[in-house]
Amino acid sequence: MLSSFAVLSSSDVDRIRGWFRGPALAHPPGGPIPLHPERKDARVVARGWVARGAMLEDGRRQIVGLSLPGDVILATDSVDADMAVWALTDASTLDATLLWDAISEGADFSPRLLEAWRQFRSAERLRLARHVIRLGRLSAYERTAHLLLELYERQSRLGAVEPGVLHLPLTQDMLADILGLSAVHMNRTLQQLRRAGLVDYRTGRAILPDLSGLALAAGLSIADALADARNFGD
Amino acid sequence: MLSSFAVLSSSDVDRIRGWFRGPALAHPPGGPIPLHPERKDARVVARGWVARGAMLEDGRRQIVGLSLPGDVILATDSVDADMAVWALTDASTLDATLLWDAISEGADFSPRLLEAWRQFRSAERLRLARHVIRLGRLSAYERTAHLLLELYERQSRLGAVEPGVLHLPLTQDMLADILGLSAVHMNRTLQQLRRAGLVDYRTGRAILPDLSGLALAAGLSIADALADARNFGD
DNA sequence: CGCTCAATTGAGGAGTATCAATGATTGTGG
DNA sequence: CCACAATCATTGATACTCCTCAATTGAGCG
Repeated sequence: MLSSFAVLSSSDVDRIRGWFRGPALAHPPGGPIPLHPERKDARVVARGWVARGAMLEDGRRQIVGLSLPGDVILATDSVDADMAVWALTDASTLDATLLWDAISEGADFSPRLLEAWRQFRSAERLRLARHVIRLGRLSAYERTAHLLLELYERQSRLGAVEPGVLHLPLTQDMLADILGLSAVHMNRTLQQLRRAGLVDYRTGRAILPDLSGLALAAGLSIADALADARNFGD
Repeated sequence: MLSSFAVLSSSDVDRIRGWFRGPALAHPPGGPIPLHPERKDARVVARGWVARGAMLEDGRRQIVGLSLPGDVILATDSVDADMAVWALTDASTLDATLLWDAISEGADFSPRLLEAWRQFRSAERLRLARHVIRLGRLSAYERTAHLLLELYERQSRLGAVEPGVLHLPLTQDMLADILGLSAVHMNRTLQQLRRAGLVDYRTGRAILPDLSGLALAAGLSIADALADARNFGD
């Protein structure tokens, strides 16, 4: 959500709202989010979780990133033939082409708004980089801990959540498709984390009773673990 | 290189040059590229290959992306504690903070220049997404083919190269750190590709005698293979 | 000619995938 | 209210990909 990246005036917030046009489209789980690259389409997630990623011909699936309510998805970010955007849960989206137009033209944009947009994009880019590191060099156990921490931090930033409670409306299948694992191994890894007292997973939510233990399990340096712990308090 | 993304007037090109300030810094292989996030630093690669990535405490290394001559690196892209930027080959860079400033303020920018910058950033983002897919769902064999094709396509876009010849100043160690493999397995995978008649690797360069075969090995759909083959002719 | 660095090879093991089956839960129509 | 289907989670067994360790070869290079 843009407003989480900069202090925006209420007129800024109004302006943002003005860029989102109905009608809201409803997307069932698994349903595609229509985005036409040639038209420089953009949509904002109003409700539910949305995946950006690829579906290979042989059935392999890889989720590249998640878009949560308030996040804007640009068509140009998924230009590739085998790249797609689809709903993971029941979701709805609004047209945000006007926002993208406004940014393209640079006009009609308060400095703060521009800064918020840049930070949103920058945060997405950083998450992509972290995702690469997870998939390239972390074990299944580390990957899972790392992802859960990232999601928890992301939700904390958006608003107050119960400490240690992560809203996680994803099946183990979906988690596997994020982390590049088989569903079976995803399941076993979650069990390992549960036995270690770090994660209690159920469809819909996960409880993280020991954040610093989880950070340790994620293979992060101690410095990072502390920094993360600090962020969680935000 | 920005000029590869849009038709720019010579005055545009001059303006770009004006944003790059000496002195050029020389970086030995492995040497860090200094970027200070708090100062909104930016540098442009003048010579050599540069890696963006992470070096974990236990020695594991993951390269998230490559920056080639002409590419601009923003400090804000590597804000993370465990994220770093370093030279892979002998390299040199120039300060590009002025470019970043100009973009931030939006002023002094011709529409074409802005478009070129956006496309550069968009291409980087797309490569990141592809990298995630490679690491998450492709086998070592597929990954390697996929990466070599991407590098070949990237170089073709920059300028005429001998057909089928890829300039590749990376050791197998470095390739392994890009693809999330051990150096030993990297070696064996390259041998597999050689035996299949798809890649002839030597330090400094690789020969790709059969691009469509390579595309097939990369696990791409036929449609993609054809599209890629077309692009190579650019 | 001995360095050093990169590439290569072999052997054994850890991590993860695949296949197949079984529970558990939830929603649905009879 | 029950039978049924559908989805998700779980388990066991086995195979394979890839890693690790250790050693060797080959290629510059002072």
